[in-house]
Amino acid sequence: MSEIASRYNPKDIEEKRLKLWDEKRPFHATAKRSPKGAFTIVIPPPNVTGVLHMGHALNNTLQDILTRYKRMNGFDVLWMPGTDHAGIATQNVVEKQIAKEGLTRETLGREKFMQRLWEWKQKNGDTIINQLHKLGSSCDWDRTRFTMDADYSEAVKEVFVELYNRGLIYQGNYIINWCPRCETALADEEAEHKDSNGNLWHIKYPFKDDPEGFVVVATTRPETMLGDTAVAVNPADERYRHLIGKTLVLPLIKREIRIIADDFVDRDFGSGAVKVTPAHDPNDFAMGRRHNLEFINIMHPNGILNKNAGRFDGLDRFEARKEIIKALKEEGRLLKIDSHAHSVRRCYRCDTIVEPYLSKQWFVKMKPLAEKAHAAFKAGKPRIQPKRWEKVYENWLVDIRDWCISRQIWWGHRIPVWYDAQGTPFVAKTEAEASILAKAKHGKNVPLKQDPDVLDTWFSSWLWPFATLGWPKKTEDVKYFYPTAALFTAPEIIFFWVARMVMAGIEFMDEPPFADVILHGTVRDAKGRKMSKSLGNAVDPLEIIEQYGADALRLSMVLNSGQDIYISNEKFEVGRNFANKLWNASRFILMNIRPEARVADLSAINRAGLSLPSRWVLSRYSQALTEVGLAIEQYRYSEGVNILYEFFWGTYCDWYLEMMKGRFDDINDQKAAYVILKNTLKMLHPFIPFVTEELYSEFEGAETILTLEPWPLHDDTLVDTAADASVNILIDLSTGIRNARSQWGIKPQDEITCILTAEHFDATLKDNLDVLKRLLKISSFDLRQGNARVRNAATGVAGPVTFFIPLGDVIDVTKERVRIEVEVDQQEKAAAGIEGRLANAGFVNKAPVDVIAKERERLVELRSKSSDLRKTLASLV
RNA sequence: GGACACAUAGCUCAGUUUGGUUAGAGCGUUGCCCUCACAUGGCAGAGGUCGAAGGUUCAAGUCCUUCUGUGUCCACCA
Repeated sequence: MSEIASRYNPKDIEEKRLKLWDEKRPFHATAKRSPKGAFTIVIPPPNVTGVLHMGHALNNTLQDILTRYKRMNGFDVLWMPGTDHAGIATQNVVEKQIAKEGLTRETLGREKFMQRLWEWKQKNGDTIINQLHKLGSSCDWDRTRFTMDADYSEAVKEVFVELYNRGLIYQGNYIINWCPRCETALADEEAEHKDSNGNLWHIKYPFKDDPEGFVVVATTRPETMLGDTAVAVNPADERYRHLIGKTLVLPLIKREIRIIADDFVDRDFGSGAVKVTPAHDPNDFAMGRRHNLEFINIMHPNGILNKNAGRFDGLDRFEARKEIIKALKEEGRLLKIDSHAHSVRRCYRCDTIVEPYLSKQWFVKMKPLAEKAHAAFKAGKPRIQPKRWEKVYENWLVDIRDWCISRQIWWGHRIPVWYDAQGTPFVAKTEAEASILAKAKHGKNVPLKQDPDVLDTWFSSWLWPFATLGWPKKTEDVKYFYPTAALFTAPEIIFFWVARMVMAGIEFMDEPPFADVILHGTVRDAKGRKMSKSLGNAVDPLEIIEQYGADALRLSMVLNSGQDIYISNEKFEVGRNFANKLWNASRFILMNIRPEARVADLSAINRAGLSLPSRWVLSRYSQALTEVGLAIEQYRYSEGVNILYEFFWGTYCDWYLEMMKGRFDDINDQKAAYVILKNTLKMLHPFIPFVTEELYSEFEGAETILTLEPWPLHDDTLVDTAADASVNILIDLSTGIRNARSQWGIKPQDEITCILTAEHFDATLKDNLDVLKRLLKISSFDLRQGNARVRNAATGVAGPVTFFIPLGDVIDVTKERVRIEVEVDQQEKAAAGIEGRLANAGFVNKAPVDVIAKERERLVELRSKSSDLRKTLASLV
């Protein structure tokens, strides 16, 4: 009797396993100093506002496969979980929430707003963690970290102060990307380029001394003209050279501006003359500095024009654009409008068009950091998969620009800088320390005020691999678990996060934080579109878990992972069906073997007593074991799961178990069938942890934590090429005969006599024809010279099995026939071909001429055999 | 504008590194089977000029060139 429920029910199993894992905490990592050592990975911390989506599901499944595998291989595995405070994103969520109460963060005030944020975090912050947990992720949940934990903040401050002291952080007035909706600065990476169809407006700027004359400038943002302080031309441009130094009158504003010469100007674009707005464009800003121009800011931080905009004061920037065009038209200053496709930067959080804005911000000097990261990269750290991203990564390191790290929001790490009344900054981890610095400067205590801004979220995330371990404290964990082994993430954040983590790791830990970076694809819908709420095409992983189980979700996901992953609901049936098959095969085994066959491992089997199918399946098993281990080590999970799928379903169930049915009485065969299935559960465990552990526990007769069990041992002596070859023949035979049966309409209950070619059967095969008989329900074999035939004993109808070509030379006949025909036409080429093929087989330096001659003889002989065979087959039809 | 990747069956992808039998799998589809582990199953079939055109080679899905299409990343031409 089976001890396993007759039906596979993922929900019950998964709930049960999760509860068990919560009780026993098998994923908790300590510095046990196992002989294999530590194996660490850190989770890419999801935003605390996050809700589990397919991207998370994939990302965490991949990590879980590796950590479970490594645990089974004896490592002290630490998989560090946690969440990111996600500055702007979280603040947006809570701002929306208080907006419902008619409040804004300004009316609420900083302190109360922060309180609301923390309340929100307290209430909702665990959502995504719980969902990852449900997926089966074997994280060390006891260590769950948050990027705004008190000790994590210590790490952030330490890094800021230290980088400042090393001269790598500075404050300055620059053009930065500004989001007028979020009202904060953004890093370059946070301002995404998106194509848009705009216009190129050509505007006439008149000369001061010749109001009828004019210079035409072209612009895509006419509203910025209010802040123009020059017009620039290329010094080599014949059209304008004589005008350099002349004065123009800015339309609408009537400010006098000069024509300057600058190499930056492209003569071929637009009119060849550029309006220069140093406070609202990064290029113009640089020109403004070169030529000592005035910087006129025409905009409030929220995108409304200010008093510098004259009569356009109070208009929104895009409203102003319309008004200005209208005014220019009225004044006859608008020469023409060309449509112009270009890309516009948008806020990565709210998609608002970013405004280049002049403001005082804090920056990290990236060049020195990037150079070290680049050197490490050249030395092979980290390796990036797929390889094509390595170049992208490298280019970014080379062309790096400074990183704007201050944000004008409230949710985040407050910048550890205090100012005196004169605005002199004092950088220190605490106000007390800053006071000491201030006292040293002023000779007395002075009142200080902390910088109101917070740090970019990524300024804390980039410390994740070591700050989560307790750094800057010199903890045991930091020493033992750093550096981590691999980082699994999406390519989108290679610059935001991956590259910066490498820099921080090198700078503060003297070592890159991970050896490998694995960039996985984007999860898309069945049509290849990105999943998004607005499209309504998102597949919810939690629903999939509910419907098919987490195992099914994981298996289907990994099975489908190519470059990008195309997902639809039905694809999860594959995973569910596989788990179900595993369930039923296990039931079958437990039903069919005696208790004493339930041995611990393969060493308990007397191999001499094994039947051919068992020898064969052991051989296949050992191959699968080798290949799967390699695939996991090399992060080729899709292949790994394919190997196991094929081995378990195709080899073990479809062939082995079918062959063994009815002759399953030998204790050694039973042991083999049992242990192989048990070890297959182990090999599958990293991919589908729930059902494998449940079944394994049934096999063992006791609850077993499978990730703590040892990975099956390699055993090369299991490889059995003779058994392999023989069973291949059996499979060929049975396929052919089944086919014949179906073609000839022979019912399974009909008696069949099978006449087979005997000459190629080796002794092993002859001894095992009973397997075939049983498998095919064939009553007898007639072994004689000739060809295979299937006869319906009931009707007397007989038919040739023309598709049946058993093995060896006869198979070659059909192949080589083609070759020989070539030979007749082009003897020279054919000879070269044979030579080439022999060389391939390792005959290169061994008197090829003789071998070729021999080979030719063989081919000729095979050809005659081939035609004989064809004749015989033809006569039968 | 720059860089990279991809193109194989109706769909999603292996196979290309190192050229070598008859190009594979899953899903879908067609036919036959509820055979006592499993119909979430079994067996069999149909379906591919490997994006196009050249080239190298005895031999090209695999190497080279060009083209076409798709996708991704980067980017301060106003």
